Amino acid sequence: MNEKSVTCRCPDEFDVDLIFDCGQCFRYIKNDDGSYTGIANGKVIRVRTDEDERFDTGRALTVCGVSEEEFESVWKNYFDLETDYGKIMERLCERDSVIEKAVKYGKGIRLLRQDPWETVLSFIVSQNNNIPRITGCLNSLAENFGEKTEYEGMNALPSFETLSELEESDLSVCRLGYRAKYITETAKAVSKDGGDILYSLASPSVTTEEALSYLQSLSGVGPKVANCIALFSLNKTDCFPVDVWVKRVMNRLYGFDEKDVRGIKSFAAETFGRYGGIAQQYLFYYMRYVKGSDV
DNA sequence: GCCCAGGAGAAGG
DNA sequence: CCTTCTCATGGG
Repeated sequence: MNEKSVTCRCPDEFDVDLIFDCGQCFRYIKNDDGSYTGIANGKVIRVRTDEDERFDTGRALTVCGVSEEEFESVWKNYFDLETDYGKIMERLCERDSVIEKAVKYGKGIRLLRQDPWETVLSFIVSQNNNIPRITGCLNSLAENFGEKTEYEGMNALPSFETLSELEESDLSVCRLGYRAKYITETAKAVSKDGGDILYSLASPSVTTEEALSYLQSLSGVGPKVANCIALFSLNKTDCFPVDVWVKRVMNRLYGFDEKDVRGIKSFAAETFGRYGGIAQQYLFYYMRYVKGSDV
């Protein structure tokens, strides 16, 4: 990844370790120099932050593998650089001391605005699965059925068009288990209108309820996966995906019964409102990485 | 052998 | 509406 690269002001709230390791994406790997290489929007990129006094924050963000034009049209939005996370953190900290602690621990987390189809695929694979195997399955889907990039062994995830023409048994090489059927069925459903409905959901004029309703009509997409897709790729930041880790953290920190998903969701809606999904990321990270030591 | 992993779908109350 | 069982796969 030598030629093209773009460097810009890096916000205070931008930590590559937290962004790529808070569970929102699965296809980035950390390099020895602390940068991350990953595949998103069908492209291989490398992301790095450095001290740089040219910017008011004293730091620069560098994305390698993209041109200025691509950066402006795609990656600035992907990294959510127009959003002021400092302000969001302040708002969340005003709610209570519990979220305040999680927010301060997770400073630097930032929601990526990922591609809808890549996110659908990723989170269908994620269900009842663990992160190393999720990554393995996605990489296998990419290597067996995805578009090649300029880098060997780093294909993009397969399109819904490609997958819609395959059968469940064709995917057996990827070791997806029972999720193979979900993927071919969902690819066929999304392909029916060339993906128009799925991609239209990213519009701010589409409500969260409308987006979740369509997503849950897809095979293998239930409440949790739909909330992840809507949050991570459709900018529905009020979504509060409840998984085993969130149940755990809501039990430890707020005293909820882990079976009381409805109670957890309504509490999140009232307390965090439009920033529910961002609060969820702080809580998720806090629970997973602090665990017993301080929680 | 067991249990678990960022759950969903189907069946039976 | 709710609860419970099953669904591949691999690692601990």
